[in-house]
Amino acid sequence: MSILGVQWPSASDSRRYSDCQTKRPPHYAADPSDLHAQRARANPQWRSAHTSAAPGFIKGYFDHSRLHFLSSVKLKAELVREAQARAEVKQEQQKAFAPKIAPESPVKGKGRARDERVIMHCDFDCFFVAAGLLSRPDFRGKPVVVCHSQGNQGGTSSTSEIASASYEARVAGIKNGMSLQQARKLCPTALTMPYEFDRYKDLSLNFYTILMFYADELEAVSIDEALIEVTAAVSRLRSDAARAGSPHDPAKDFAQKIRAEVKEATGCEISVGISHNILLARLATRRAKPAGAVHITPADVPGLIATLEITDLWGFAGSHREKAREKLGSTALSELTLYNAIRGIDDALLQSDQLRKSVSAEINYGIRFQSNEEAEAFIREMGITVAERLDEAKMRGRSITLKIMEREPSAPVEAPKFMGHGHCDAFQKQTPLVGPGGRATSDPQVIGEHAWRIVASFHFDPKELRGIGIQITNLEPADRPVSINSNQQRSSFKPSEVAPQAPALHALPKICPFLSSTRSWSKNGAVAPPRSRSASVFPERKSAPSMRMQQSGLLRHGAYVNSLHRNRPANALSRPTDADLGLAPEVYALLPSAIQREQLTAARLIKNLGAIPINKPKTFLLHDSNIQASAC
DNA sequence: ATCCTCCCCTAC
DNA sequence: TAAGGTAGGGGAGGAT
Ligand SMILES: Nc1ccn([C@H]2C[C@H](O)[C@@H](COP(=O)(O)OP(=O)(O)OP(=O)(O)O)O2)c(=O)n1
Ligand SMILES: [Mg+2]
Repeated sequence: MSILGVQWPSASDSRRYSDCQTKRPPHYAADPSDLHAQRARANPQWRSAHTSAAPGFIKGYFDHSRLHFLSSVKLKAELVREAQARAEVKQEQQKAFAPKIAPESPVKGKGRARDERVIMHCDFDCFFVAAGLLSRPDFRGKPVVVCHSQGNQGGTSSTSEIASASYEARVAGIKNGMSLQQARKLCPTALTMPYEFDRYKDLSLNFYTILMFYADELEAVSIDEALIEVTAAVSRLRSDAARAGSPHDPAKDFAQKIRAEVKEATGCEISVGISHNILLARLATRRAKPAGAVHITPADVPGLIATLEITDLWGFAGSHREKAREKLGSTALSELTLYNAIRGIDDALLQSDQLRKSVSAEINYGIRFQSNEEAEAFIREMGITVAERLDEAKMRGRSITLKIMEREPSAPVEAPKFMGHGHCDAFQKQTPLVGPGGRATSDPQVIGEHAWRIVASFHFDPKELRGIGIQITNLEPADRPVSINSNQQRSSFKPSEVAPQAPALHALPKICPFLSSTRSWSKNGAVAPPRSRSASVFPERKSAPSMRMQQSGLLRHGAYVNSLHRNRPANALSRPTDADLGLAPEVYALLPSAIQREQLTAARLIKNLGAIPINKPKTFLLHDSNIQASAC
């Protein structure tokens, strides 16, 4: 089916999405949630009031989702901007009375040797819990968790997820992300506290204001976490200390001063990791927690790294651990070539505005439809939601991707986690998003229409849907009809094919209008697209994903970040480049030449090591001289 | 070469 | 009852 050059999708393939994999913590007990919950779900009245079919479900969901909260705070950057404004006011005030106290203009990071930098990684201790304790001092010193379920709600079988656990609770083995029932097994006396999203923002603003006051540069990581470069401030302290013959570490003293200020302003503890690069500063924070400061110096590096696992490095998790185990026979950093990953991180600055590459909205919780009509209404409302987010970001898009989760056929109809998605097959399909005149768009009607058509093309049984996501990509600024990616094609069709104006939606031929109950595939997530309808227009896939080559797994996720530099526009960005893995020359010699030319990422390294004709991983151990050379 | 599509992965 | 979002890096493989 082709409309104005747009190819509407046919069904595609799926991937498994399991409750039982490392993807999400396996915290949901195999037995279903308790009888109360079961009865509630079975009750049509309850369903129509509390699932995706309910009016207002989407707003209510996003209002209560802590993961959405975390993402939206990070995205907006308004906190950081406000903090910068406040910090500048304070600096002006101090300059007027005591010019020497206010920090001087920072020395540009580029002009400084890497090992001269002082990087601090500042992170609240059990942030949500610490915030909650401000109004529950009687809970201090006890095992406390923040989750939706409160008190004895849900009894011992609550599937409510724990956002944050106090250090007393962690002693019992409770971890962030665990279900409450799991936590109660580990610690029956654990106390619960509710979310207080507004308070988290207030505390964060105070935190960022203090950091901004001292920082030469600041990178916002999340609502409770930031990286600052404080080289200028510390070097002043250092020369003072040298004059006074003080034995103290000025960087650590400075960190303690920042900790005290944040404690004073927020009533909460932060921990500070200090080092000459980001990777090491993050490692230092882990050793500093809770309520401490740790400085890792170049001299500490060899001894420290020798004790670590690959997953202790930021950005490395389960997939890398398994890859290392398979390919190298070890997960110990000291046994891996990654040993040498401990190097400086580039501080190159980008002048561009925040470069949003995608805008999306998804819900994979409480998705339960009885009919196609319910599903369609929901998807169109999600379309409106994404459209609003596009407008907020002042962006328009040219591509739309639908992400759909469907109950895996062998999975129970109701998931172990209350109203959760359970074990699912996941489907994804991307098509051009064609706005009026073939232009990029943020029009909710257009987005909704595309979204619904994509979903309809799959012919799902609406009762089996468990998750819906809409993502818009190929973005361009709403006020400037120029693509961000200058090389990319405007769209999938030529200007001559573009209708002079937007086709009226009602005039579009209705295709795939129903989520029919028939689907002509089933096995193993591999899909045979229905022969009917659009198969002739939409090319059939040659192979199912399950037949594809296994992915290698990835690497470093250094994203474009919110970064504020004093004396630069608030929206200026800096991009920490990938950590330079800094292989020893003899290791480079073993790698395929194509790899050598590019920046070597850990994923490539781990992947390619398997193909290198060597006997043992030991070959890749580095000499002390290399470590010294690269660690600084 | 450089894209597009579909996937995986990580972090908070 | 509970609220499993979101963006970006990056790889594989096909199209152009
Ligand atoms: N799986 C998770 C992880 C974190 N968070 C939220 C709650 C945390 O309080 C906040 C900050 O995350 P951290 O990783 O910094 O964890 P904490 O601050 O709770 O503990 P700590 O930093 O002391 O380890 O993000 C969440 O909702 N779900
Ligand atoms: Mg924290």
